[in-house]
Amino acid sequence: MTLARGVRARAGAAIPDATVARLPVYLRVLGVFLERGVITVSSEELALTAGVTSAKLRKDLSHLGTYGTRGVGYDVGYLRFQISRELGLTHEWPVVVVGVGHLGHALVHYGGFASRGFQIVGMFDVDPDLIGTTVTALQPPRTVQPLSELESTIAATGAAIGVIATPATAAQGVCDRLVAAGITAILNFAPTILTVPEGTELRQVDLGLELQILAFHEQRKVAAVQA
Amino acid sequence: MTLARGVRARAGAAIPDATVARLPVYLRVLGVFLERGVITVSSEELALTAGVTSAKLRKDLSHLGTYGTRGVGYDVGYLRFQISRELGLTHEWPVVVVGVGHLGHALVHYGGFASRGFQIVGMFDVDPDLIGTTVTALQPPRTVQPLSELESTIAATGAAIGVIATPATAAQGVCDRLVAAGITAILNFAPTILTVPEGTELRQVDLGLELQILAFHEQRKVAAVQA
DNA sequence: TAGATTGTTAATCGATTAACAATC
DNA sequence: TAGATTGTTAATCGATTAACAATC
Repeated sequence: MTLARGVRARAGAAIPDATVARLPVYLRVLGVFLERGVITVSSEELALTAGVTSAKLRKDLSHLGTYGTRGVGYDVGYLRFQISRELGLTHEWPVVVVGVGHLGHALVHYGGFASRGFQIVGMFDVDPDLIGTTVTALQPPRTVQPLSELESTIAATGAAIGVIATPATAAQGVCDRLVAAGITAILNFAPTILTVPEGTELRQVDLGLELQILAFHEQRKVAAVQA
Repeated sequence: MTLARGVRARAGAAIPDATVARLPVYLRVLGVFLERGVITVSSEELALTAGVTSAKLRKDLSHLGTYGTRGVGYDVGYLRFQISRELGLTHEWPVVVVGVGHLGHALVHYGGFASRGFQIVGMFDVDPDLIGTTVTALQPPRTVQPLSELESTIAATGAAIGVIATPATAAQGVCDRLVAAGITAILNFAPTILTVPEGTELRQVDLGLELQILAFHEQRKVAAVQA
């Protein structure tokens, strides 16, 4: 379940895959400390909350640079920024949403995208009753476009992420068009398995499947999957 | 990003964590072959589609048992069943949904849960207008219950998975109650970060975050995240 | 039998861990 | 300075890989 290969630190040395995979966990935990107003944390505290050993945490952070202070610990805000930057999270990502039925409508109104740094730059449907309607809850407000404008909007906005909230039967066709248009990440809410062209390296994550596996194998653990 | 530790094969030997993490990928790929009517696959074909080397695939499968036939390959349906069984996916999982507003309503109507082996055994809300309403789209139909009945329903149904689709402000309180009631996996749609009691081992996955990381680090790859 | 492909072996590679020197 | 905690070292552990004997 490799997130990245050959990610390069500023110094030029590659960051191990295993380390990159843990960085989002550290980021999340640092966010909690920040909310609580904590200024400084030791590797011991941070590791305990993140569920790793302090040795592993220090080793991981040492690949990014030397951001700690011996005898003191790490500055929560500063470390959080450095990890964010390493992961490429310091800027917003334009997103297109295909399918504005019940689920799609609820998703764009829910605020979960905006609060995570996603900006919805296009919404598409084939239903004439939906096309032309405006979602004023978005900043800025967006109007549902006909699906035929999908490619041109992706090209114009540079959207990198696509959300599929269509019926199952339409999902694969939409997926093909998103891939062809240059989308690099797809969040699929349609209850179907998508395939992408051969040669496209694909990281398939089935959230439902993962939940079941977690519930089965980690009976006493909790998986809080933020969707 | 370990899914399981010390998972035991029938023979009694532990299956390596790295192998368990790849089993869902093989499962997904086998599903695609099955849909296409393919009877037998070689490790080479399967590995190519799954994005691993054939040596790694054979090594992984050897931990589960000897399910292949030398000179022939693997029976798609049989191997798929064996992996499913290993992952604990051969039976249904009871799910409770907390929050039946726009998003919760859309989720229970969408069919994505049922098609993945989740059975919704309880829906909860605090809104008097929603309590008592019945969702006939479910099999069997379910009636929205007051939140006060959350614990008793979890105990009665043995629900292991909870879905949070409440406003952000209510999510943490619901999370606490789910954990206390013995829920082992939480799918959180509220746009907030949840924390669980110290000592609870927690696997945090932020789907939004993962999408951003994928889009940033794997510019030419597609991540079809099935939500 | 001959060709094909698995399951396993052994060597290589990378990740984890504990201990501690460096240093705030 | 004395106490605390980082960043790094070196040894251990586990995962990956390529080659091939086993066998359908």
